[in-house]
Amino acid sequence: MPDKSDLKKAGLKTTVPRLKILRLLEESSQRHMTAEDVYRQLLDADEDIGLATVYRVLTQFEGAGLVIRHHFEGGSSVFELNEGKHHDHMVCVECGEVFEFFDPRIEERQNQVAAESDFCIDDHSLYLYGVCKGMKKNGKCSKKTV
Amino acid sequence: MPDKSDLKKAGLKTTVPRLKILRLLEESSQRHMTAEDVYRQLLDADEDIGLATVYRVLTQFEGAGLVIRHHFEGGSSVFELNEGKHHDHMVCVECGEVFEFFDPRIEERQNQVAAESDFCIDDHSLYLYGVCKGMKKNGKCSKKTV
DNA sequence: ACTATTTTGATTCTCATTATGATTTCTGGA
DNA sequence: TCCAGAAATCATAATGAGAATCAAAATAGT
Repeated sequence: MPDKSDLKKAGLKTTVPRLKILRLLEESSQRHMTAEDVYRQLLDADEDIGLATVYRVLTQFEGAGLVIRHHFEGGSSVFELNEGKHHDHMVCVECGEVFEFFDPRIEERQNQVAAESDFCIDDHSLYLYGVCKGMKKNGKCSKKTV
Repeated sequence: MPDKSDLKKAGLKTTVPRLKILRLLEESSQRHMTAEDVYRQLLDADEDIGLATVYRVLTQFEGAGLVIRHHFEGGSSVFELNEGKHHDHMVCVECGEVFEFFDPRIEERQNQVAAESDFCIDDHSLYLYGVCKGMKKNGKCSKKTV
């Protein structure tokens, strides 16, 4: 149930398309969506919002910190609501499902590694690609880990 | 100095374009190159190889395990020779330079995290984006780490 | 409600990459 | 060596995600 104040806080004026898109992001059963996904779900809900607007608004939301954009392997960008808790992702290459995780030791090592090279991190992305529990035929992991 | 045997081993027939591209990848001062980069460097060397061929061959090389393709934020794919030693990357958003690193503890934690979710990793990507030593104005890291 | 400003939506455009179809190059056997 | 068939290449066209354009519509402050 997003309202005007969420957009205001983000420094964006309140408009119908922005509210609809924000609401969709909050209420959809899918947490990770492409612009195309968002557009289709709006169409399904009989909202009359153009694809160009979806792209534009998602990009504005990203700039305002309302959503986070990810580039998973091989496809289009996906967006998720930014709930302030950083996390990384496992992507199932069989079913497309996305799982979130957070590991403080990984984060810590990243900072360490960067510090050792005098590299100043402003962002990072970590994606694990593989087969999720539900998609495993025999319950066993046959593939070698990198 | 790549020769026929490298292509043969990879299950690819020996052709002039494939040899030229492989040689370029080995000899170029740039280790991480886009298809466009490869194409331009071939042009500069007066090689008559089409852009489509460059894309096709790089994709074949990837399939054969000769090169690794990366998708850094915001741009085109970059390719690097696969020398068998897995590593991750730091990308300087100021100068574009790419630094490689390997941290066994990060790798270990990735496997651990995946195992905890019964997730079977076949691949992963970790990119750190930020400002490299050489590009830092005051020598200090002002930005907050994620 | 009135007006200046911003946003929208249809379309067009760009750019990376892939597909196509014709032509050229290899390859292996006669 | 010559030839047929296969495979690879080239130029070009097609695709698809995403950004830019611009007239029309919606918004915020008076």
